[in-house]
Amino acid sequence: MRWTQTFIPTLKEVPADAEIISHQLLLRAGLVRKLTGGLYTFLPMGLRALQKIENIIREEMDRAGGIEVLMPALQPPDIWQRSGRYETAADVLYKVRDRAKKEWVLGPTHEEVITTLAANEINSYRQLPRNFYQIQLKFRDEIRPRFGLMRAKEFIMKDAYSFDVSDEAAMASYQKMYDAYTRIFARCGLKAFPVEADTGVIGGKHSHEFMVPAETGENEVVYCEACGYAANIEKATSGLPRTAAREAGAEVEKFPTPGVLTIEALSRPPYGVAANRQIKTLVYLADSKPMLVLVRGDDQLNETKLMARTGATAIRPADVKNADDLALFAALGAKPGSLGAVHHVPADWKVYADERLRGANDMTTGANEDGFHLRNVSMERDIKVTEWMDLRIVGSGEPCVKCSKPVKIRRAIEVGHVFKLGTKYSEKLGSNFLDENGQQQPCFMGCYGIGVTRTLQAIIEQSHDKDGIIWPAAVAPYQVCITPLNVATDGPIMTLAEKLHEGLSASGVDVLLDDRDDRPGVKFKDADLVGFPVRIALGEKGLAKGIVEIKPRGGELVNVAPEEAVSKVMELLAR
RNA sequence: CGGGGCGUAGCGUAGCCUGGCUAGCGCGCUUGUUUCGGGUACAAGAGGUCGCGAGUUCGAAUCUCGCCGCCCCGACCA
Repeated sequence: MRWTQTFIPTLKEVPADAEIISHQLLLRAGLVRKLTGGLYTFLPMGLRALQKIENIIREEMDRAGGIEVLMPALQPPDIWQRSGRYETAADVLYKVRDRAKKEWVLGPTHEEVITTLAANEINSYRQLPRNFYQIQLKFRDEIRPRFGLMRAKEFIMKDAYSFDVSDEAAMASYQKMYDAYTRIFARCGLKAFPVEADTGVIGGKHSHEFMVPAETGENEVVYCEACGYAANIEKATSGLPRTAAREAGAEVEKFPTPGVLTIEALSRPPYGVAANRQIKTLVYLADSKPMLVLVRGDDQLNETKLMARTGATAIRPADVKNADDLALFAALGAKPGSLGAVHHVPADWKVYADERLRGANDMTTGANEDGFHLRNVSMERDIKVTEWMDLRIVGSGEPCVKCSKPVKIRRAIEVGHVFKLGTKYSEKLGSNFLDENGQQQPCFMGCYGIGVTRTLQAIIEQSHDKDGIIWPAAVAPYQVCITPLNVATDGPIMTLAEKLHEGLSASGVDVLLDDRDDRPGVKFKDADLVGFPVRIALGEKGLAKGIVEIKPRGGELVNVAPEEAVSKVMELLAR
């Protein structure tokens, strides 16, 4: 391909609406252009890189036994009603109406469609296991699209769905995908690692996310360098001991604390109650039902854990600024800052307490009376805890839950997610099979996603320098850019450039020939910006000495004779 | 949706507070000359409903109100 025959609108300056480096480079290198927030047009360089990623995914999915299909993006709402997600996923569902005013949804994912297919087509254990996948556009009504392709209203996803005869067989399917994902990201030149994950609205129990470490990532990952434990902070636990029990004895005692509304205020003189000797009492609404949530004063509540452990589909903290919630605080008898779980807890409220508080005594907490707190509180003796559960956010440096060495926390971009789904969807949508004994059983399912467009941007986020993108060869839009410094069509330079183009193409290399009649500086800058793995510069001086220059992006320049150029490039690309 | 910021030529921006223009600059673009190994130099040009709509005023890019769009932080997630 010739530069002048394709379309690579590079930008010298950083677009004002791009904040993170990968977003800036997507625009500057001419890979994409924004139509509006969260919607992008892929230009040739972006499209080619995208297709390379897609093909790697196809090869590895096929290798792992996947069967490629293509499902409709436009879907009937009734299958979403049947799965129950018409309500639970309502926030992200785009809904459209046809001319008869009938409603349709634009698929944010395809569990409902594939399970409907399986319900109709898979009837026997002899047809299992099966793993269907597709690479397709997804639509999600994102609360806030951002960072270019990272979070868009419309994005390309590879989604796969496995069907098995048993939980054990499903585990094997899961493992196959886990391994395939590891290979896919490695082949894309991405350093991605699996972490234990929460399952969210998709449901299911067993789940890993594939994370690319990056400061700009939207996730936090807890990891242990010693033993390899890694988990999304939403899911992570640590090996911290429970709060030490002290000499038991004294009765609960109320004492005045005028104006004291925070853990911090109570820890200062004249009270001097250490935060780790306080009980933090939070009022939450889970699917509109009020509850009390107790964590230690120096801990933070992990809302994702609360949601997962309580099985709620929506939770939120009660808020004094919300008129509807005032009755909740009135029921307790106090406002935030003086809340507690010892007295005046309505009988129908559940009280969930963090494990770290189990057995704690000699604690201080709000008295449910404004301006008063209680001391000498014993969790077991004085509070009626409905259920103990792990509810706290893990902090950096806490002992690893597996090996007790201190854990670290870092930010990361989620590029893939694998789930074991169990029979949730198969039961609701009737995906059953007859087993060897002629008994009808629901299929055991798994689902597996890769954000393809996001992966593209994650590669850039992870692989760039001050001059531009540094493409891993496997996903570069073109692997080689030939840069003749004189483009006179009948000159020796252009003649050689054409010859090299031909030779490399014949060897199966994707080559771009920069035939623009521009100054060398312009062409070099653009080649660096777009990030081709190898650049071949052809100039008069070099040619006179019988050499062409081969420069790996970000590497050392080497001079070779023109006839050796093709083999040298092949050698560099093979690395 | 809550909080913050922004909207002036294809891109990046000055001017706005303290109304008074023919709206300025850099990049890019066009033409010519020049240069020719890391975004050449010179000259001449083209290109603007100052986001949209009302209002205040003799006069609005500038002040007021409403709307729209974009970016950032939070809730959502591949």
